[in-house]
Amino acid sequence: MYKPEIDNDKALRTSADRVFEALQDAIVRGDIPPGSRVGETELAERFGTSRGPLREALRRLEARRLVERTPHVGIRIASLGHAALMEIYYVREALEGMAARLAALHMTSEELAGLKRLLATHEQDEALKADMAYFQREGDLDFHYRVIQGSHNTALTQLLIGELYHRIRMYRYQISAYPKRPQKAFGEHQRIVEAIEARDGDLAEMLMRRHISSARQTIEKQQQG
Amino acid sequence: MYKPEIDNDKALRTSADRVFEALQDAIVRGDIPPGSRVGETELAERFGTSRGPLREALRRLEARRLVERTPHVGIRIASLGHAALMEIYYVREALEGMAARLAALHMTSEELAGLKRLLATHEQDEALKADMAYFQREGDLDFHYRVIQGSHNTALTQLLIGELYHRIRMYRYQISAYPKRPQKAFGEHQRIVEAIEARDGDLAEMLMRRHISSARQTIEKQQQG
DNA sequence: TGGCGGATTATTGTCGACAACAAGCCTTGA
DNA sequence: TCAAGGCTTGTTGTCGACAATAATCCGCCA
Repeated sequence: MYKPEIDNDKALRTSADRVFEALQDAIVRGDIPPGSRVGETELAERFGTSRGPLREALRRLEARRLVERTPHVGIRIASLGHAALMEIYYVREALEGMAARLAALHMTSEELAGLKRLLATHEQDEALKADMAYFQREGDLDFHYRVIQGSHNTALTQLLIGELYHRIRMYRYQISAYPKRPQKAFGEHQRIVEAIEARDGDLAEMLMRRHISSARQTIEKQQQG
Repeated sequence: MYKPEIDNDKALRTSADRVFEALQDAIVRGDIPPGSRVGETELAERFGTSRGPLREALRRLEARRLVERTPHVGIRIASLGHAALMEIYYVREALEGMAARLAALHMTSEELAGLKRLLATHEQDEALKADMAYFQREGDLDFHYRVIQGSHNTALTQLLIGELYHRIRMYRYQISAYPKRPQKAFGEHQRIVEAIEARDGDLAEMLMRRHISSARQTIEKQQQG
């Protein structure tokens, strides 16, 4: 059974917002089995609220493709298959390539310094071979988050972080055999930062696209083999 | 005052779905002034339903960035400024470039034939100089819709058609001086189709990106000048 | 006269109850 | 024995009412 984890952040005032975040987290972390059908009353009781706010949260999760709904029947937790993940990787390649290009143009020196510090941290982690899972799971996402935000394009950022990355993280939780290639990825990250520092938008986009494309090919190879 | 236009489609069963579509249409068409604040009770009465389904529809519109909500205060219709439109055009350039690349790989011969028929229709319209506004407004969107769907990537299609294009259409309704460049756009469309027909993904992506980029520059020039 | 504070009011947030629909089960007939 | 039909049951969809919050307005004081 999964824990609701509400009330942990009072900044979100309305109950619908709390349920939205808690439910999204539960879905992404896999606490609720993907593809399972859940009742509204059950969920409402579990999260300590009424069906009204819960339904509002469900509508938002539906828009993010984390739950699927059929009228008069109910909702089921989305399950991200292999084909759907491949589709998302093509979208990532396009969007994050553009993000890297814009980051090379618009990233501030402070943001760039922070990005280089992050890479240095990763280098130490890699040297120590300590907690490699963390590096690959969240550290990799940290790097991409920073490049995306460095684009200073809110539409792009919202689309990537607000829409796509939840599903990617859900897949990472689902598949324990998610491919990890820290050494190669670290080198690619470094070259991308170098291109951004050189303010070379063309190169930054090309390197980011190759980086994501090779990640996709690694997953594809592992799934087929 | 604007007309609700509900009950026009009985296929959508629930009231929340009907209100969602009707309200989205009213916002996109500008029937509700952008940036204006509207009350829930007022909207519920106008669309002939209760506040419950209306709030669910508002949550979905909030996820699509068509309304902005602040807790305990209310909602306001989104207004798409010049900077936000420019941001969207960079996202379009990235996503539709990828769509053109994938369309060159995956488009069926039937879809390609339909796309060529659409271009032939546009050529006639242009030759006759008949209803140029329609060509530029909806015909141009038709062309892009078909290329996007030709990618056979549902994640990409959902993001572009389900999220971004509503806002672009809203801007086209807002700004009467929206730039129109039918002759040049038509030629670019033709070259893109040729690249897709030749199954040249690299070329198709490059041409689509240049097509959207030059459209963005045209808007930018007109706005600044 | 201007600013601050409290009360008012209108709006949003939440809840429980009722209605409507769909799925499953049972019965009945061939 | 199987299929078709209706009924039952459990769920979702909808509504109205109440509570809570924030903005506004008025009065008071410096």
